[in-house]
Amino acid sequence: MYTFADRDGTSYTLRPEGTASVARAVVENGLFGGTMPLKLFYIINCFRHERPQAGRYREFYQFGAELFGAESPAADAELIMLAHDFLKALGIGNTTLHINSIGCPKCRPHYKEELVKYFSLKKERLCNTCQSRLETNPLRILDCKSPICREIAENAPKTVDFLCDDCKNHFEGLKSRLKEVNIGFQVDVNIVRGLDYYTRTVFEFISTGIGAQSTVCGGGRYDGLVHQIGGPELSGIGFAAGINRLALAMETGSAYVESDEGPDLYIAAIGENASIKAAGLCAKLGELGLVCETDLVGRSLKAQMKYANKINSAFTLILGDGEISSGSAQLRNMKDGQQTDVDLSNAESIFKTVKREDV
RNA sequence: GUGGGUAUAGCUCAGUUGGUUAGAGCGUCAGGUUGUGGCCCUGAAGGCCGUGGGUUCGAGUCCCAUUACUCACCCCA
Repeated sequence: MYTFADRDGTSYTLRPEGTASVARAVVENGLFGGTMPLKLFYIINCFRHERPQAGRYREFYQFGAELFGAESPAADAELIMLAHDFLKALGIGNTTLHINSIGCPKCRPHYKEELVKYFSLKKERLCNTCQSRLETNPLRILDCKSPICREIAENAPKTVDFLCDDCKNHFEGLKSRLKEVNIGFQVDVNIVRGLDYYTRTVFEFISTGIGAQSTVCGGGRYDGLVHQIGGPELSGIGFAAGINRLALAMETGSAYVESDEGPDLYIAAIGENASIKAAGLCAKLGELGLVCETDLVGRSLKAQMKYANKINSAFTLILGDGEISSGSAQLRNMKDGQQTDVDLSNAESIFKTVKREDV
């Protein structure tokens, strides 16, 4: 985490994620006393003092949703559906949903024991980092990237085999609801998530092609958290998605389309008089709702036409001394090159002509 | 925190075993006759070669340091 002292020597820490803050807000503002379930969302910036790499910045933005006061697997299913629909709406394809259950304080300690027992027997073959993980965070060995560790982990005891009856039923309830709404998933016993406060359901949407940081959205149930930070017993489940990483996934997929929209009208003005008139006409048409531009750098007509083409203007109006005295000018459709006469004193009709033909 | 890679024009990049005024493509700007874009042609502008040391007659090129960027490890909330 980013921790530093200010001028008074007071220690500050920048938030690394959102869930704990939301839980704190629920406790501090007594939201647990209201109607349940409680559904919240947030969009925040967060900071982590890790070395940046693809899909990971030291400052990043996170979107998240939390649901409090519902223990039923129906809540887990609803939240996963929300995340699923959210990704779909953004056009992010190529994601797979991985789910797992890591049990509760009743059954997890037993599992952890068995896991440490298993890995300790093969300690010699584990990579260096995993040997130390055996002490600090044995669950993490399960998603080590080293091929040897991965091979060893394949036969490791699985969380789902150690679930108590309540947890087992809960997990089954979630799976049948996901099937009911046709959301594809795979049970991935290696999804563990990092924090101790997680209970039962954990899940990740994983995307391919965006680098090593491939989890595009992740979350889980944290039934003990609110109580742990001083609130009442209140169950909770949520997910969060890094907005920068979502953008990355949108770019590598085909979801991201750059807009090449130009203004509705460019007024090519020849000479000082015309330039003044053009500015006035621009303002008038702008008030009517037309996106309108004119020359600001004193270019020749030809150069102005080139410019109008480059900025992808839908129409160009050619304005010189002759047009000003006659009161009418040529309006050119840049798509097909067709030109029509328009009445300069009637901004309304210019507006209509541009709008009608600009379909 | 650890390791690798990169740094040259606005952008993407060339630049030989160290050798004279550092290049290309794209972009920008201006022209290609008198008031009309896209294609094409011509020309111009634009570089402390990331920064600071060192080696050398001579450094974009070699060495050291430093900074930034980047990828991976780590971590993953």
